[in-house]
Amino acid sequence: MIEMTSDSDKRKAARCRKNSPGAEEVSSGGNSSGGGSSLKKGPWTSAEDTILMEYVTKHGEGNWNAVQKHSGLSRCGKSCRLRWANHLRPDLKKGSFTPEEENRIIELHAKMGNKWARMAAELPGRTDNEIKNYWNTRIKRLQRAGLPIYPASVRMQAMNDSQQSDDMMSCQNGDNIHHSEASETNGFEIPDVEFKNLGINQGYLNCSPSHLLDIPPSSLLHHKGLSSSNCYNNNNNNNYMFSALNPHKRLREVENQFHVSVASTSNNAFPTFEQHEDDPFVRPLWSYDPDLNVNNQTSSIDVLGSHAPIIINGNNNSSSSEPVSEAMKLELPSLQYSASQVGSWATPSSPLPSLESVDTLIQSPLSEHTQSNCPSPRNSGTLEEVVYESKSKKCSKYNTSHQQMMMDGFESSSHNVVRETIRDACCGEPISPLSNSAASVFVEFTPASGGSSSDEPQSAETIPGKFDWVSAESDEKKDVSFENLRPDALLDSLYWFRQRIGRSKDESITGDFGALLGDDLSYEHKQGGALPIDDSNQSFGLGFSTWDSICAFYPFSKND
DNA sequence: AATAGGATCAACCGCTTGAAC
DNA sequence: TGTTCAAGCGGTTGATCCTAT
Repeated sequence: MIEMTSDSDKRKAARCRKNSPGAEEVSSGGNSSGGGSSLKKGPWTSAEDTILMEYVTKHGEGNWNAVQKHSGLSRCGKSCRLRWANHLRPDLKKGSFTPEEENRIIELHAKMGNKWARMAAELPGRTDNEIKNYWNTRIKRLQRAGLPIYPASVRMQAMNDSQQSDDMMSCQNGDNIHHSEASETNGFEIPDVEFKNLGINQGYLNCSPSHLLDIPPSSLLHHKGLSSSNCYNNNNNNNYMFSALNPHKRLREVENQFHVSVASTSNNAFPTFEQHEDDPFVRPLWSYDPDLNVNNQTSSIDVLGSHAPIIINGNNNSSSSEPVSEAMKLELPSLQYSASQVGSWATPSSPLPSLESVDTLIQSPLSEHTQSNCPSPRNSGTLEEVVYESKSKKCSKYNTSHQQMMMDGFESSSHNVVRETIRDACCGEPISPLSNSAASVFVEFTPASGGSSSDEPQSAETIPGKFDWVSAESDEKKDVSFENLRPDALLDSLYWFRQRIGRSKDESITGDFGALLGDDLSYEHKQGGALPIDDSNQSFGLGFSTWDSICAFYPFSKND
C-alpha cells in the first residue's frame, strides 16, 4: 500500500477523499478526456493507486495504454504513467528537499536550465515535477525579493565552467563544428548547431570560417569595416573564444550586430580587440542556417562592403533579418523588449528601465521587430542565458539608439572608435557579475578622453578611468537611475567597472563611485536637476536606502 | 472567526522524440 | 521515406493549504 510519509501526501489523500464522493468511484463521468471513452481525470484515489500499483508490480512499467484495458482503471495511459512516476514508484523520496538537494538543484539549473527530467536523473528519488515546482516557487520568491536567481558561488562557477569551455572551444577549428558536443561536455545545454554554408561568409569577410568562428560577433560587426584589412589581421590572435551561448541566439546576435555595424560603420573605427581578450562571455558561436536566403546575406554583404549608411529597419522586418528568423524557426525568449520599449530607451529623456520594469518586461510579449533583431536563445533558462538575455537587452537598446544616431547624422569618427570600444566592453561584456545591471549602467557612456569632436560636450575630467556621462547617441546625458538598481547589481557593476579600468578591488571605491555617480550628478546639477555630490555622507547621491542596501549585501563599510 | 491572497502541489495539455512498421 | 504511436518532457492550470490581517 501507499505509505503516507509526507504532509503533502496526507493533504493529497484528504483532497482525494474530498473530491471523490466514493473512494471506490474509479470512473466518474464528471471529468472525461477525449477519445470518446470516459476516462477519469482529476486527483487519484487511493483505490486507483492500489490498482495501478498492483498492475505495475505484476506487469512492470511501460505499455501504459494497456493499463486501462487490463486493470479496469479509467485513466489514460499517460495519466497512469505520470501517477506512477510521480507518486507510486517505490524509490521515490518523500518529503521536502534537503538543503543539499536544494543546492544541487540550483547548481543543476545553472547548467541545464529547465531540463527538469535531466535534473531529476541527478537527484535520485526526486521527480521532474517536484523539481520544477520547487524551482518555480523559488524563482517567484527570489523575484519578489529582488534577489539574484543564482547565488554568487553558482554564478562564479558557471563563469568558470564557461571559461573552460571557451578555452577548449577556442582550440578547435574546422568548417563544420558541432558545438553541442563540446558544450554538452561542460554541462551546458546547447542545442545542436551546424555551421554550414560558412563559405558564404568567406567572400566578404575574407576570413576563413574557422577565423570567423573565432571572431566575436560583436567585434565582427563593430569593426565591420570588415574590410579585409580589419579582419583580424591585426591582433588576430586566438583570444576570441567560442561562446557557450546558445548558437541560435548567437546567430541573432550576429545578425543584429551586422545591422549595428552597418549603422556604425566608420572608416577609422578600429577594432578594440583587447576589449574581449579576457571576456569569457564574448565568444562567438556562429550558427548558420543552411536555408538561409543567400540573397539576403548578399545584400548584407553589399551593405557592409559599401559602408553605406543603411538604416536598419526599426519597425518593419528588415529583409536581412527576416529570412534568418524564418529559417531558424527560433524559439524566442520571453525576455525581450518590444520595439517601442527599446526605442524609448534610446531617447535621452527615457531613463534606463528599473529592474522592476525589467521584470515587467520579461513578462511582455515580443514584438516582431524585436524578435527579428535580437539574438534569440532558447528559453531554457540557464544561467548563461540569463546572462545572455541581459546582454541582448543591452545590445537591443544600443542598436536602436545607434540607429537613431545614424539618422541624426551623428557620426563622429573618433568618437565612434571610443563608442565602439565602450560598446564592446559593455555589449559584449563578460558578465559583470550581474551583467544586466552592469552594462545597463555602462553601455551608455563614452569616455571623455576619447571624444574629440568639438560639438561634443567634454567631461571636465578626462582622466582615464573616469567617464563622463555623455551618451553615445546624443549630446545629452542619460538619466540613469541608480535608485532603480538593485544594490547588489550596483555593487557588482562597480566592481566590474573597476576591473575594466584596471582598478584593484582593494582600492578605495569611493572615487569610482564618484566617477560613476558624481559626474552624473554634477551633470544633472548643471542641468538644474539633481543634488550635488556630498562626500561627507558617502552617499554619492545614492539614496540612503540604496546605499544601506548595498552595505547589507556587501561586507564593507560606507567608508571603504 | 472570517477572509483574501499567496504558496504549494498534483494533474493535465500540447508538443517533441524516437522506435517500429 | 513516410506514417503511426508510445513515451517523455516542459509549461500551465486549478484545487487546496497556509498565513497574515
